[in-house]
Amino acid sequence: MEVFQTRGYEGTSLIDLLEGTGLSRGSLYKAFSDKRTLFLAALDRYTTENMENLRQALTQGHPREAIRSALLAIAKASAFTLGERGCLVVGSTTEMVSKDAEVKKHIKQTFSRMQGFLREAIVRGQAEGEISIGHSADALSRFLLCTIEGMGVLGKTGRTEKEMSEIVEVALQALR
Amino acid sequence: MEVFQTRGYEGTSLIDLLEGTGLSRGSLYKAFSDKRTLFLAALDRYTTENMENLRQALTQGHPREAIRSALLAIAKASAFTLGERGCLVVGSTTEMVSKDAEVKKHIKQTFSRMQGFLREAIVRGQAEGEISIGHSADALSRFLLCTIEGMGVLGKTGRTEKEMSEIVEVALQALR
DNA sequence: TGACTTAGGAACTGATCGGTCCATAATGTT
DNA sequence: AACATTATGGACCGATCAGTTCCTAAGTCA
Repeated sequence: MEVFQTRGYEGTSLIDLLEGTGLSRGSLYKAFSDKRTLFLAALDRYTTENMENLRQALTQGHPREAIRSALLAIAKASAFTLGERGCLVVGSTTEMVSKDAEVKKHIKQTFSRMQGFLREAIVRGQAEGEISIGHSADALSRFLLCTIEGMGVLGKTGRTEKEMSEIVEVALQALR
Repeated sequence: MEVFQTRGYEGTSLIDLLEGTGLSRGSLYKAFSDKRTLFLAALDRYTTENMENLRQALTQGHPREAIRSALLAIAKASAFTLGERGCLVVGSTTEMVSKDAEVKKHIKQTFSRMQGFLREAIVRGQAEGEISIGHSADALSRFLLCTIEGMGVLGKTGRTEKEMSEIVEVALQALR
């Protein structure tokens, strides 16, 4: 998973994968039928883990604060962990969506689910009067998704956690 | 340029490049010393063209409206032109920044310049009272840059122009 | 027209790609 | 201890990779 994050799909050779896993060719090919299958498994694990984090953060406490803390967690991750490594979803989107129908489907589903979680929190926030009803929950959640993916790109160029957090604070202003 | 946009750097083979240019190996290698040099030239042309567009849009009319129209133009492009093709800067960022120091430098410079243009417009807007001074021009411009790059990612999954435009409208709320 | 220069194209290079095979080593199981 | 099963790693495969060579065709200029 981490190797694909840093090097991309095409940029990752079998040898990179062997070094990354510590396995030899034979062992790796007994576990996964081919490179693409391994990538799909990595992508699946990545999205599952991260979406669960997002879901949990978004369902704890008041909607507005929940969104803030969820986005701040991603901001932090984008600045450091992902920084050099990069978000696997962003990478897969730019590199593979136009070539691999299955990856495209997976990514679209991931985005749709993420937006769904965000939308739920926004709907609650709008009901409680915490969040503006000037735009639909759909538009606001799509905007937040855009901010998240944008941070994934920007983070790769070595931003500090403070810089990334400020982006979140500005974005939250749009929900007022 | 377009071939690299759609297929990424590693994903583009010489043959793809020959088909894209209509040249044969000999001719292509007489024009560019190697694949990477050609890529660098494509990246340079791409950023030059797009930055000039951005700069012009941002210096026409009132700051707030200038920002709106600049972002709407990018939203439109992200939905269609770039849609299947993808933004070359976003692609290069995710794929090459961690591998190629020169590309990294180029991308950082591009981001820095783009943010500079945005910041100028924001500073003017803040002076005229059109744009909030609740956040620094630096933070606001970084946020807008994040929105732009986010649209580049989201656009690849086939969004309509309307969806992308809404993102811009929400983002503009953050400047209020 | 003839000398010179540039562009084009096909055959070829070594290296590396993803993927297979198989003998052997390690591990259970009884 | 004997046997069955699985994990391992290295040799190997054809295909494709980026890049080179070189001969020919097309211009260019006098």
